Amino acid sequence: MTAHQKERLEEFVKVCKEKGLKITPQRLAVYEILLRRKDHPTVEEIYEEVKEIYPFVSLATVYRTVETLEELGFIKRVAYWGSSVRYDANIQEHDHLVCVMCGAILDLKADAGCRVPEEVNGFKVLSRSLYIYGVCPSCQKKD
Amino acid sequence: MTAHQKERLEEFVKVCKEKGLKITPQRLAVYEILLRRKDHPTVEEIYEEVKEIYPFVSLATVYRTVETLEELGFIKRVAYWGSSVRYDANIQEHDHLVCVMCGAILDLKADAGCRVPEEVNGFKVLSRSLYIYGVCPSCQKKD
DNA sequence: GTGTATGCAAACAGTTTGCACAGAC
DNA sequence: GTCTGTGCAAACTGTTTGCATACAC
Repeated sequence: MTAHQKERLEEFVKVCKEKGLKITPQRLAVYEILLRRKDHPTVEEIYEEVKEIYPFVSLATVYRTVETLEELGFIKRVAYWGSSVRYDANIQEHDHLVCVMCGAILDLKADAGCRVPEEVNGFKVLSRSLYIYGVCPSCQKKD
Repeated sequence: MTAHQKERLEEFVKVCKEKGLKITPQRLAVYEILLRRKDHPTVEEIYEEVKEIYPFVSLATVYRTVETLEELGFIKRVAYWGSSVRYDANIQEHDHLVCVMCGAILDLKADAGCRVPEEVNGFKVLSRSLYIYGVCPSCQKKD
């Protein structure tokens, strides 16, 4: 676990205490898994991983935990076009670069791809989700 | 119905004939509704509208029809973070402006929100999907 | 000890599927 | 007449909820 991850986990514990939420092993496990994973797991996938440590954990608990984490702003729901919701502990605004050949997904620093104005068509912009689809350097060589 | 919509509908009829698919009133109705609507209705919403014309239509038929339309490339599935899938008959590349309060979705001409370079991090860019989340003018007033 | 979080099972919503019949060809 | 498309209901999947118990405080 990196220093940054440890820091985030401690911040989570702090916020829970402030809000009167209990620090349960399940909550810590869910957040730790999300911090460690570089992909964007579904609730089911998180559940499977928590189960390795706490075999009696319930799927409902994982759902409730990610909801709590999202409300506290520690994780973000990822807009995906699959059927189930996915979560990401990287709460910095960032874009995604997807290789259509090999499926690799790279996180992009926000504004590396493009910049969105603060207001568009009278809408007050809160966030954005940008997926750029293309061919990565190594797949370009394969052609 | 605009000339463009009529043209698209005729194209659909033509492609169906080529593929040996039957031209049923339900199919025409679903595509016509999607062509006319400027938002991105859920299957349920399309179903409600078809029912006004064909009261005995089944929800399953609407699901099957949008699947067919998508396979033929006449409509696109819209990535959304609500619980149900939405469809769009505008198959040109374009961005989306989503109101997080009321769920309204506006189409944005591609590059109205932002411009993506032809190459990012060595990736050859093919297409992109941009969703801008914010609060629409009328919801801003409601606060 | 108190009260929130958990585990379980049942409920729910959106979507898909199997099957007999209807209707486009 | 043939064979695909439809309508109905039942099945399925992802998610939420109610309730009794467990456990963090």
